[in-house]
Amino acid sequence: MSNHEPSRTRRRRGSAHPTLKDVAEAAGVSSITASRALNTPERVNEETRKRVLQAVDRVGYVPNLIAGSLASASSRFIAVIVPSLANTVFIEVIKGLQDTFESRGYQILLGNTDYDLQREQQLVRTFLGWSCSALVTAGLRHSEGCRTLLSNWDKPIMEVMELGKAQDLNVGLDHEEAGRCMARHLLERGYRSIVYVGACMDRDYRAGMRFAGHCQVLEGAGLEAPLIELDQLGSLAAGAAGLDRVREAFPSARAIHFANDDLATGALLHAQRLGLRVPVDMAIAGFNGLPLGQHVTPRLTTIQSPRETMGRLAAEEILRRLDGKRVTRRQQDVGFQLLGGQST
Amino acid sequence: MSNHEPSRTRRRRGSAHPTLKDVAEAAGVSSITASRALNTPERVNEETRKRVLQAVDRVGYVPNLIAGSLASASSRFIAVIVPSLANTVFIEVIKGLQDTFESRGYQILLGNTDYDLQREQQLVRTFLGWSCSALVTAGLRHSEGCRTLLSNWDKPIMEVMELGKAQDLNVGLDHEEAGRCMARHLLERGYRSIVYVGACMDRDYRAGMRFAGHCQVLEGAGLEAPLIELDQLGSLAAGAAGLDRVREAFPSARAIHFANDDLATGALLHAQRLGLRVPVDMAIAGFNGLPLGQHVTPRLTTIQSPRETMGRLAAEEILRRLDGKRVTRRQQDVGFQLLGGQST
DNA sequence: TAGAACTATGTTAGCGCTAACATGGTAGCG
DNA sequence: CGCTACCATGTTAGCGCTAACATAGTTCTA
Repeated sequence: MSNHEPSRTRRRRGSAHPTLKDVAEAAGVSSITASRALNTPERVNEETRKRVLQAVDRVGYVPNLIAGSLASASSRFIAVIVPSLANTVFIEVIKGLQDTFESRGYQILLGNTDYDLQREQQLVRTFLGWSCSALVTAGLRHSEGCRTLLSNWDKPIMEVMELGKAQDLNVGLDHEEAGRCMARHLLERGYRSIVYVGACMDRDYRAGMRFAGHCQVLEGAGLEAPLIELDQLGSLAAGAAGLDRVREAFPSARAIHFANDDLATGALLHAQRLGLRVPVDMAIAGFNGLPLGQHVTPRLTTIQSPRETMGRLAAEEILRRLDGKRVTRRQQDVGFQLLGGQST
Repeated sequence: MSNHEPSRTRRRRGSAHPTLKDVAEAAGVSSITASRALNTPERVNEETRKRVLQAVDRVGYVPNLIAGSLASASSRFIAVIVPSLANTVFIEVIKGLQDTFESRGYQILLGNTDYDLQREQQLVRTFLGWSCSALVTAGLRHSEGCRTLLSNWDKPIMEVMELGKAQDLNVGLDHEEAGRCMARHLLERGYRSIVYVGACMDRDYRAGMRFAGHCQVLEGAGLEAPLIELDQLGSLAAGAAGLDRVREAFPSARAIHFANDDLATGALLHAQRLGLRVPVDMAIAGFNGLPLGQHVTPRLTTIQSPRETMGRLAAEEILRRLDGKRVTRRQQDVGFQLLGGQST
């Protein structure tokens, strides 16, 4: 009764749920009017609109967004691809994106590459298949195939985190400069025997960029720039291990420049357990400006990166494009800030 | 040439991209065969399948998943609704879900309620509109309207985090019992003057459940169970403030049971800055078992909750249902574990 | 007051894909 | 050898919605 008559003999997966047609019948209008009442209310008489909205409630209509997307060839999905969910940094960027997009009625499709470019390419394919309105991806490094897929795509593409030669839009910061900045700070504080501790820099290549900046400055000062590379991306435990390895490999080291705050804080807490005085016996510096590092004693010297802001700015720039406005800035440098703590 | 003839006079949003029909023509088969070659390869002759796959590459076909979902009335989307992205706890649950679902070809649709039940209801509506294959939501508390929407829905519904009277499936732990467990531990260690520090327990009602358990034990022992409630959910800074407030309001307090590890660790680090000895002058306990608390000195006494496991188990149970298997367990208790540290 | 301009609603034709049914060919069986 | 069974492929008819065009009524303009 409440359901459509099956067409003669052929059965069809009838989805039981009320459709726009049911709403239209209940309101005594055509389905296109019901559609307009919901999507472009200003194009419908107020009286009619009210009748339609009542009908929606009465029949318990939930719009089929898939059908709508197919018909209109656009989905209000924003694809977001990050290399990891285990890293607070990406979570905060996602948060900035999500807050901005969700309030404008866009839905985020989250993809996690686990630092695998092939996986990224596969995700991009899938997301293109969902007719996303835009795509945000962390970083500028992609596989060949991924690049091809993206360059044949006609919607906004936003690459966040670092700055460089982007496909389309780009919001990020200069990691090499950040590395230089911290290295300069350490030199200014009088340290000469400085070790960089990275972690999986083939995957976390932004840490590699910071290391490159670090090296430039140290070499410019005529100093060695020794490196210890850990096999865990960023954790307190790995940081503790890093401190041990530095002390073993470079007994004369007086300062450690860590690739991120997790490592640095882990080392700092470990130093306390060992009875090492920070920074007297060993100076420790990080990168990211996580709350964690700002609550330990001594407070961690680090570089604050505006992650949530980065997500927000990226989202706003995309929204401008989606609203048909001309691009204001294809590339935006969100900058960073040295947080001088007591650990150096 | 590469495009469809527009139908007489009527123009149509022609999406430029190659469609399955183009692939089929290039491979010299009908489009349903091309569809089968991609989706149910075992139902197509190997030779034909190869021709189709070559054609896919040749024309640069990207499947339109929206059209596919509409036709098949199912989308391989899993809706996941959490109250916050700022809280590591939910991120880890999401990670467990994502790892399990992504490997099976499902895409997560992430929604963030900001602890607002109306917002949750709106998200549920939207997600139902996307014909999700299943819905996962954090917690058992929902608005009336949300409950109605869910009960009229015919796909798996999974409620995670706490245990109780669920709509459908339920994976979580007993927060009241966790609260009792920690309270008992504190009593066993000899503490008698114990303050609970919560934060926004109207929103983080699971912390309220733990507080309830805490109260039961203390009252059972004939003790008072004073409460300090903070207005920030969980941060190191709020924990530090919490310690100050306890010392001011309850100078005789000898132990603090914090609602979570962020607060507890913040208090612990703050205690060190103040020169308070933990646990001699003040014992501190938390909840969650975050790595953070396990790397400070003294190591934090807390309760380990298996968050990623919770996500994984939830996903696996849903997948069983989606694979048509009979429900094994509608409700699963993932349990928890007291991590005795040196802070009590 | 004719006709342009605008408003409110309706009709038609798909969006790109797949479920359901149909068809022809090849084994398999007693 | 006529039968069923199965395999590989094709034809048809939508899934539920909205863009494009159409139509009738109303207001504005010169």
